[in-house]
Parts: sequence; structure tokens; C-alpha cells
Amino acid sequence: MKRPTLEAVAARAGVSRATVSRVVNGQTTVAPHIRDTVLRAVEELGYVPNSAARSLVTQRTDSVALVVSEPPTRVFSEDPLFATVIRSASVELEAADKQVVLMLAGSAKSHARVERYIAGGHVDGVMLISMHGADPLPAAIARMRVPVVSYGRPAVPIDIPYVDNDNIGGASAAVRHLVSLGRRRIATIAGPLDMIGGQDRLAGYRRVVGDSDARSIVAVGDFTRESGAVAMRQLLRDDPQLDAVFVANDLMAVGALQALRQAGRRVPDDVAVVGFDDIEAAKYTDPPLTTIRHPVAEQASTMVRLLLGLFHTGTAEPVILPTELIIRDSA
Amino acid sequence: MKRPTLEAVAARAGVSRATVSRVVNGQTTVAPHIRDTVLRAVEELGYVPNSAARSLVTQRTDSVALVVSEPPTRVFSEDPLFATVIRSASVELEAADKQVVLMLAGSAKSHARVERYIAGGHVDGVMLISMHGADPLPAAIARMRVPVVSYGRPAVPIDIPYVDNDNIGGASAAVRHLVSLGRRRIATIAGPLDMIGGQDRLAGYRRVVGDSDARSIVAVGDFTRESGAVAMRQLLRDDPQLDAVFVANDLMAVGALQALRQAGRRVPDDVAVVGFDDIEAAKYTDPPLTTIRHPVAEQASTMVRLLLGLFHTGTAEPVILPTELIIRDSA
DNA sequence: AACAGCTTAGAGAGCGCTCCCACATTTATG
DNA sequence: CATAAATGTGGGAGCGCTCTCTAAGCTGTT
Repeated sequence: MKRPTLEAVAARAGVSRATVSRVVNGQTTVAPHIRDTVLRAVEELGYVPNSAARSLVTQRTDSVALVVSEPPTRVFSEDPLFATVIRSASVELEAADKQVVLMLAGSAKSHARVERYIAGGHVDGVMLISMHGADPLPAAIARMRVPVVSYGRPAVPIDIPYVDNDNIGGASAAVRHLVSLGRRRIATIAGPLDMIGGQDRLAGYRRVVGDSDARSIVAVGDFTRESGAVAMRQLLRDDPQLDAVFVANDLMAVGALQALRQAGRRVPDDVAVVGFDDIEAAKYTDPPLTTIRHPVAEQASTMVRLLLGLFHTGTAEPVILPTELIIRDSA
Repeated sequence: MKRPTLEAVAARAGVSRATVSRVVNGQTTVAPHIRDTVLRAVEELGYVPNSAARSLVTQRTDSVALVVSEPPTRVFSEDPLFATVIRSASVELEAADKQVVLMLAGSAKSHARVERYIAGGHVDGVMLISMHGADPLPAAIARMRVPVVSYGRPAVPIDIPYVDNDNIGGASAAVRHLVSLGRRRIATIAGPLDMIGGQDRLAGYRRVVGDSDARSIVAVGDFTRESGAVAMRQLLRDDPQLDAVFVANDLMAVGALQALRQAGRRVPDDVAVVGFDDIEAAKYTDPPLTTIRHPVAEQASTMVRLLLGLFHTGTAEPVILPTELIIRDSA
């Protein structure tokens, strides 16, 4: 009742193990009629190659690790980003016949585990999702001689290929939109500054506000809804006259919208609001949220292609994907 | 520059391969001082066992597949459930030193792929997330002689262990709450009836409404926000006098709330609303949503423990986890 | 002091596969 | 028609590990 081996298929087809191996691996140097015989034997026996044996000799595993180096915070599971990235990356990897090994590296203990696993050569490559600058894992993995790509620009300047969206450009576009609406007291609720996304979106805001005659007013949140509300209340205290706010992600924007309503401000009449991410919920806020859309799924699939390219050519260049301003009713 | 093998460690420690293997695998039949010497050699060389070689001989892989047999719909990625399940299951599996291989089986093609992979003995066990009754995958996997557990009761009656929440009990509690509030025209927006969750929650509703003198009014949605709004509008047409509605998930409840507002109904004064799931957004609706909470993370970790138990004892019994009524302002 | 009974280390086979090399065919070329 | 060059197939080694079997070294008993 055990699984058939190459040997068994060879015996059944009346050929050698080597020939079966050739057929199974799609080599063309096998005579067509033998090929057919072998394939029939494979079919009849329900043969499936033993991946352990294959890996042992080829030194490949045909699997890649998707390492999520992030403490399991509420943000992350509430955020639809995670599911989308995983799904999109999986689909793309499946097309390339690679297995996805998911590894969560939220704690120091799991960090060690992940490092050992990767150092052990159990995967052909690594896709890394790490958002925080203080995270030592990207550097650690980059030191090993394993192909690795990053989802998002690494927060510390290490030389690994990455795919990011144009955070700076997107934030700039958001603020330009507010300026074009005639707003002059444009605040921002920035994300955590130890995250690249937080930094870059703030930089984009600063760039445009600095170029205009508008005043810059900054509050910092942590990408959660609640922090958005808190930051918004603070901004209103700091400058009751503000007429616009660029919020570094939609989740915080939802909180900000709520805070504005509680403070009796009308959106967009009194205060215009632009978010970032274009999450599903952005369509359903009151009023629907004007925001910056970035292609999460495409970012993930591009990351996969980058990694596959790395396997074949040995090099890969970073990719920055464009963002898009989605105008709804909040600005 | 290649990775050290057992052989290398053995040479360095001045012992045989077998002894190193014993030490690495934690056998106690090794003299302490030899053990220390070996461990030092392991440390110095940075030895990590080659899992392919190990699997080849042990016939174990120390990895399990997490199979998500669901078309990649919007619902699924919008739903925080997915991320929570994956995270919780991963944490639990890591504790048991198992690898998580994530497989999406949304299409017929990927079905075949997953089946081949599992039949190939590449994983020690399977955790299956499948919601739709028509899904052939659970049965297909159950036929293979691979340990498998299901997240949620399988929609077709096949004999595999599962962990589910008490959908019927939860729905009953929701409706009883509405009855206790004095509501007598209690409608429901059911989920898709090809999903166990949809069926059971409707059954729970029916059971309580049938026992009371309340009328039963049913509309069916597909667990999306939009379908909730559509269903709510239909219910209002069918029975403009309805004074309560039990919605089979929170996402639809959010849509229903929106539809009620548009129809000029006050919640909970005119119509009381109870949802199901207690997603994050339920706290932030207007008014905050009364709902049934079920322990998603616990369900996932229990599923893992069930699978691990299956490895050791060969059997596992289904588990039903209790739900909890969370009373907010909508009912 | 001799031997049984135990503990601990090493030798060696073999898991299922790929791939190099040798060899047997067939086909092209002078 | 002889020989060279392709072309296709089989033999066999070996990937790194575990595990059984055997042997060697102890201890303790009579």
C-alpha cells in the first residue's frame, strides 16, 4: 500500500530508472513510443515523485518562504493587505510550480527559528514582508546566500531587491489635490515613522506643502483607526482653522472622519480628507473617502517575478509601482 | 562554501555519524562528555540538518498543508477571518515545530495540483478550510490516507475531524435576545445556503422563531456587504412592519444598517439588528453593532491541536466552540 | 575470576531520486 | 561500404540522513 517509486514505474514500463526520470522531468531525448509507455505506467500506478529524494540530489526544494516579520498586531490582521498579498503571491508562485512556506516572525524566538530554517537551505528563496526599521531580520537574511526579495523598500539600507509602491508620489498627488481644491491649511496624520510607508508618505506631503504657501501641521498615528481619531482631535486643537487633512492610511482616515464628525466639522465642506490605500471600507465611509490606491496584488506578484528572475539571472532591480488618486466625496 | 553535513560534524568531533545523529535528535543514550563535544562541533560548523535527507529516510516532512479551498473572492480577503486563522494556526504549528505550507485551491486546476501534492506525501497532514458544500476537495483529500482536519464542519457528511463554532447556538442566542427585547416581527438575512455557516445560522434562527409567536421572514445574501443592503431593502418591502432582523454575518449587517438608514428606519428604535462574527468594524458602525462573537483564533489553534493529536493517537473528535452574545447599541 | 547482562558507539545499508558516463544503436558523410 | 557522428538508453554512484545490527566496554553477581 505504499507509494510507487521510479523503480516500480521503470519495471512496469520495461525501461530503466533513468529513462523514467527523463520522461518525468520532461527531457526530450526519449523516443516518443517509450515516452508514451512510461507515461502510461506513471498514470496506472499513480506515481508522484518523492520531493525529498529529488531535493536531496538536486539541492533545490521548489519552495519559497513567505516571511512575515511583524508582531501579530491588530493592524495587521484587520488590514486586508495581508490576505491580498498572500493570495496574490501564492497564485503567482503556483504558476511557477513553487510551494509557499509561510513563516511568521513576530517574536525574537521565531526570528531565530526562521533564520535557522532559511540557513538550513530548506527553501530556494525568501520573500520578506517587514515594515519596521528596527527589524534585524532583513539584514540577517540578506547576509545568508539565499535569494531574497522584499515587499516594500527595506527600512534599513541593505541591498536586496524590492517592490514598493510610490508612497512619495502618491502622497504628493494627494496633497496636490487638496491644494488644487483651494485648501491652504493642510494638516497630515502621518504613520509610524519607523516604517518606510510612514516616512515616505510624510515626505511626499512635506514636499508639496513646502512648495506651496500652505502651512504644514503634522500629527503622528500608528496606522490604527483609533490613533487616527486621536490624532485628528489633536490637530483640531492645534489648528482649529485647518481646512484639509492628508491621512497616511485609510484606517486612520476612518478614525479621523469620526473625530471630525464628533467635532461638528462637515466633510468635505469644512475639512477635506484624503486617505491612502483605498481599502474596501473607504467606499462605505460617510462621506466616501477620497484616497490613493496602490496595486497591492500587483506588488505581490511583481515581487514573486523578481524572485523568480533572481533564481535565473542572479540579479533583480527594485520596482516602484505607480499609485492612483481615487476621488470620492471626502475631498 | 557548502553547508556542513553530519559527516563533517562527526569528523570534527571525532565520533561516528550515528553518534552525531543521536545527539542532534536528542537521544539520551550518549555519554555526556561526547554529547558536549558533538554539540560544540555542531555549533562551530553551524550545522543544520538537511531536511530533504531526513525526510527521505523518516518518511516524515514535519510540515502540514493549510489548504484554502475557496475561490479568491472579495469576501474572503476583506474578511479578517482569513488572516486570523492563518496567524493563529501558524503560531500553534510553530510551537510544534511544523512548517506551514499554504495552498490556495480556488480553481479546478489548483485542485488537481493540491491533490497531487498531498497524494505525493509531501506533508504530514492537512488542515482544510472549505466553506462550500459543492466543493469536491474535502472528500478527495479524505480518501487519501493522510491525516486531515477541517476548519468548520464539512458541508458534505464525510468523516473527518473538525472544529466549528456553535453556529446554531449563536444564532439562537441572537434571536432569543431579540425576542427578549419584545420584538415580534423578526426577520433574518441568511448567508449562502451552500455554506454550513449559512445553513446553521438559519437553522438557529428558525428554531427560536418557530418556538415563539413571532413571524419568520427570510431573505438570503451572500455574506457581502452589498448583498446585506439588497436583502434588507427586500425585507422592508416584504414586511414594512418588521421590528428586528438577525443578519448571518457582520459584513451583511453593515450593509443592512446602511439600507435601514436610507429607508428612514431608526436603529434600534424602529428595527433592532443583531449580526454575527464580531468583526472589528462592528464596533464602529452607527450604531455599534450587537453581534455574536466566536473565537476564530481559538478555532484555528484547536484545529492544529486536533491534527497533532491525529498524528499521535490516530483519532480525533470534532470540537464545537461556544459563541458569545456581544450587546452593543443596535439591539 | 569468570560470565551474564547491561549500556554505549560504530559500521553499513538503504531511503528515492538525478545525472554522469559508458555503451549500443541508428544515421550521415566521404 | 567503412567510418564518424549523432542519438537514445542503461548502469551505477552518491546526495545526507536514520536506524538496525553488531561489537566493545562496563558493571555486578556467584
